[in-house]
Amino acid sequence: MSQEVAQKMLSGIFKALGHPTRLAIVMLLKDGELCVCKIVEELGSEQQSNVSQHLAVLRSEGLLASRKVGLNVHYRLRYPEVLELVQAAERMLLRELDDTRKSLGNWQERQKEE
Amino acid sequence: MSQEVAQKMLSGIFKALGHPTRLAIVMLLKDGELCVCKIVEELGSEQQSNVSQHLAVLRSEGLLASRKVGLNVHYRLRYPEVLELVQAAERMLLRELDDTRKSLGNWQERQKEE
DNA sequence: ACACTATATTAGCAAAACCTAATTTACTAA
DNA sequence: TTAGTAAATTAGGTTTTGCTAATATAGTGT
Repeated sequence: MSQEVAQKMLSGIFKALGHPTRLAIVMLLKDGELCVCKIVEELGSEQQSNVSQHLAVLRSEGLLASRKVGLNVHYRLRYPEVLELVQAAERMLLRELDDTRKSLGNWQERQKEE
Repeated sequence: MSQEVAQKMLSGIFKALGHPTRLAIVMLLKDGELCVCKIVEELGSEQQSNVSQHLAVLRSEGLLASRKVGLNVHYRLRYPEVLELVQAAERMLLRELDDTRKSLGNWQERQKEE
């Protein structure tokens, strides 16, 4: 497999996780599958159709699988390994936060700068 | 720190890595710092100004640091932990590839579908 | 001061992502 | 068949990304 394609696939994984709602979905599924209705409910402020679209992105990137259960559709992590990824990112973030004393200040600055 | 903000920071990390060129840059820096000119050269097909912009994204997300060295600017990974993140993603991808027999076929299908 | 080099920044445009509201699909139950 | 429910899809408009080409900045050497 070409290096290029591999890199595109890999960055595709990151891209899929690169949205707060999608990341939240993945984290919600850490203990097992949930139906869409439950996910929508947990997310609280997201519309059903929006959630559905985010789920589609995650599925199309191969991160989620789904199955019908009666009236509902249940989604689950296709590879629990994805949680290690998230944990690695959390570790990095923690390091970043207490390492430099930026805590929140600098980060929020950076966001405003644009 | 609010859950929301934390999730936004976390997804920001993924988003920064969610582009093939930026991911390539991070991987290029795995063994230590490199000057921009070297990075541009290694990437081969990217324009200098484009690379510069991608570097700015990575820096603004806190993933890279830089320092001046004579005429050049050297970039480095700010937290080597980021490599663990990338490795975790690679593991997941490998699993995905040989687990399902999709190998490349399905992935490329998914790309076209849109 | 002038020219040269490495990098950053800007402007402008095209493509992609995201969101909402509306509609459709696929089931189930009466 | 009709009504009801969960989820997916579509249409649309807005915002964000990503790219190129051009220009600016900062530093070096003469």
